[in-house]
Amino acid sequence: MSDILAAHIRRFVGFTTEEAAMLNNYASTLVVKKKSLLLQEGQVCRHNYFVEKGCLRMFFTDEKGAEQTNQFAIENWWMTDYGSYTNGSPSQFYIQAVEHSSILAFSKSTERELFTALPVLDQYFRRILEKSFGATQWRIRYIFSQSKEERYWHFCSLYPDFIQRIPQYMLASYLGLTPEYVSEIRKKKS
Amino acid sequence: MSDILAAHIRRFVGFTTEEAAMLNNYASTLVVKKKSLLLQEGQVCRHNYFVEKGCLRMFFTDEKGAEQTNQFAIENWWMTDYGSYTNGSPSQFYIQAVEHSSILAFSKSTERELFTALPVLDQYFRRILEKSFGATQWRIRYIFSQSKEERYWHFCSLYPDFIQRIPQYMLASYLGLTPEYVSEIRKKKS
DNA sequence: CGGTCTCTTGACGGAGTTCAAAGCTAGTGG
DNA sequence: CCACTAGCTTTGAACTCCGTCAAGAGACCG
Repeated sequence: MSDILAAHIRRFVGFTTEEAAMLNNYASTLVVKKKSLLLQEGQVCRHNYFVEKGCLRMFFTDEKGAEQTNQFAIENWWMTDYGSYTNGSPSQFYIQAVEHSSILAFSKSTERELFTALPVLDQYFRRILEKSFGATQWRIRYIFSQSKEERYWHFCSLYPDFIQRIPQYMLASYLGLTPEYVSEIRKKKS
Repeated sequence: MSDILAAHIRRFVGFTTEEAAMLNNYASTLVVKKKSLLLQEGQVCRHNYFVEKGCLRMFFTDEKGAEQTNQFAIENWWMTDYGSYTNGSPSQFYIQAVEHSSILAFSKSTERELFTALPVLDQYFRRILEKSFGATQWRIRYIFSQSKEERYWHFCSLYPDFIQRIPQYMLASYLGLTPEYVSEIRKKKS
């Protein structure tokens, strides 16, 4: 296992080489290819995933069977269905690799032991979650204050590199608009 | 100061009476009346607020000057603008009392000291934030899978007591619809 | 190359907004 | 305790953004 995660942790808290070595014992590396599923609707989400390389997305299917993307996670992001993970209840979401990816999986079953062994992780995750939650506050702000067209162009300007990595229809569902309307928007501009 | 917060902490982690006493040293109790502002747009958010009694909301004003409610916090919820709080950047949000409320304020300036003195709080906040983040995942799910009418009735069925406590127009802006449309929906049903 | 995803186009319809004005309610001061 | 006023809610008509549907054009992968 590489030191990508340890490096990320050190951006938030002090973390020694010994601690990093201990952390390794709790992680499984998953090399997954495009489109493979790490979690399916109905399963209990028993892992917290860290993206070393590649990209994951979380999505669900609405009553018409259409896939709605909820979140993306690229390098150095964590992803799990917290509702299912913490309560042990069946998940209503899917987690899928958008690209060929390298993922670290931490199991819920050893979580207690892990945090006891490395209490500094409590602080690390507190910080990470604060950041994620802050990002979500902004996301909701944008959803409610921008038209769908504005939302699209705004996202493109914020993440010009990322939009190259994902198909149009996935971005559309993440932003809450239809692929057809994205086409129309793009045509208008040119 | 009452023991409302200590009781809440004990729902997630072990917490002694001595620890609770120590925690008290870091909290200021604010008794605020309806409509008073704890944070204004442009200010840096320097506090994390815990609602002992009453209700807070976070909102922003869109380019047309309309208020958009982002979040509510009732008894036993925390509220802050995490983006501003953690980065020290000016906030784009307001935090306002919806009702006459009793609030505990924890200052950013003593945060480091507080978490050093009571490391168990790292774990407590990690849990709280996991829960909040999970709730937000669900909120986004609902925003993208329900029509505005469904969203309204669904919220009413989930929080029948809460909707009694807030004016219609605040709920409307929280759900992303206009007060006029809420009227129309309600008329349709009866 | 062949087949399956993905993206584009255009016509149509409807959910939900906007605007303006009237009706209602609750809080405040006298 | 009442009356006044500011703020909240309702109504209705006009309008528009954006989804839906269906069909065709590319693009990518085996």
